[in-house]
Amino acid sequence: MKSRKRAPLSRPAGRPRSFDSAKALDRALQIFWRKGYAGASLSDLTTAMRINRPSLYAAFGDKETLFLRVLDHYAQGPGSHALHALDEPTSRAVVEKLLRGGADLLTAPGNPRGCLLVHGALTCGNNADSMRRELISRRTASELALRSRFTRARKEGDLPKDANPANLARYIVTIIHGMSVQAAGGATRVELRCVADIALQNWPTSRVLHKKQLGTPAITGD
Amino acid sequence: MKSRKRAPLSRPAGRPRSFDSAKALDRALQIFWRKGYAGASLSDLTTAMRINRPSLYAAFGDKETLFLRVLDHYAQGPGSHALHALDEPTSRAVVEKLLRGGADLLTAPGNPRGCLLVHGALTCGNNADSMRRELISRRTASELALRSRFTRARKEGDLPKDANPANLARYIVTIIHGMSVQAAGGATRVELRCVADIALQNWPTSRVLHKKQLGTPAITGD
DNA sequence: CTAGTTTTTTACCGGTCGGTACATAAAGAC
DNA sequence: GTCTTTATGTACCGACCGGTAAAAAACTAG
Repeated sequence: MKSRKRAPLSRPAGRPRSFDSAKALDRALQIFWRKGYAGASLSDLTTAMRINRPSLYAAFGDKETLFLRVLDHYAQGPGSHALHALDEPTSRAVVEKLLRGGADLLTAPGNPRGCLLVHGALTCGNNADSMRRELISRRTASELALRSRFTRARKEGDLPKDANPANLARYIVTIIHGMSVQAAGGATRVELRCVADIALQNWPTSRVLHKKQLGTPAITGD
Repeated sequence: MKSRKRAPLSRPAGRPRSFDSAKALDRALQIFWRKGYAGASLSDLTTAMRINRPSLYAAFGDKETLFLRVLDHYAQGPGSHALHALDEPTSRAVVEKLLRGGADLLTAPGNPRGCLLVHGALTCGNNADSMRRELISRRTASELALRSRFTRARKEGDLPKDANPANLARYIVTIIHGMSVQAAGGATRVELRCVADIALQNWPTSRVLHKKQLGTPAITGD
């Protein structure tokens, strides 16, 4: 056992908790990330979290509630690059950070391959419908945030006036979701970066013209 | 009961089968497509196939074997556009048929949303590892077929000499997989077609130049 | 010390999973 | 008719699922 910390201030009374709930959440994230919502059994979770089953229920509620907390944990941790990407000054920089950061996240050495939001609950399980809808809702929210970022970019002259923010945002998130599937299928980081590069190669620009476009085919895959 | 067909030639002896195995396979496909491999329980399958459990095992083997047969059924039925796409004369026509046909398939009114090969077994279930690898293998095979089609196109002068067939193929299948995720999330057919159009808008060409590229941003999302 | 509070531990619940044993039904062979 | 062969229907198996009851343990308050 570990050495007990002395409580510096009034402790809440009752038997003290024997585990760090933040670390337990981290471990739960790893399991859900690797196995999905339905694929992660309570035994998988409690084993990884080094917690007994009733302790899990007392601390985090049922499996659904735990998964929701894990989703927040994921958004603020591994998935945080998506939030920061929106702060980039130009739409191209936003997309660049999204795609490259995505390629890196989806193939990060210590993490499961793929995106928790994509693989968490696709078609598995009859009882996972509410969680599937939750994931869809979060993915849609990301797409809408990106769309409004592109709308702003068009207003600022960063995107051409005839650009369609909704379609562009959907195009980008489609590529990211596809990269997640590719990563889960074993694609390497450099392979995903190549895909990102192709998508970036012809990102619309309203002011500067790429000279390459004059006489060279649009994308070559290099 | 149905009217018994008269056997025109020697029947194999024994009690005749009371169901059409092709129809049963169709119904099994619907269930696997909608719920995935792990998500489709034997009760789901037997109910949909209108077959008792032992009949299923006698006719198709266990759940894994049934799923493999369903995969073949899928490839030759709903997914057959992918095969025919490779026969198109130009790489652009191949991609066009792949993306537009994919958008149509993934949002076909009578079918489950998404692609069986993508959603069949992503992260669900601890025992579905072998099926997951099977699906990954089939997806990889498709990507390789597309890559060699692009290699041929480059050899024929249909693609520029500096085009990279491997990266282009990976880019296209990434978009298709992403469209599958989008479809499962509720994207409509026109939305997916917009994504396909964006990807098509700048497909490399070695001979003809798009005049639009001279003074217009590469992609606008329209 | 005792009383009260909260967490841990063990053991268990009903339900569902994939898979099967067994008896019966329906056909051909004779 | 009887024998053989194959398919069907019922009823069941052990394993695992998510979730919980109940008792023991560890702490504070007095």
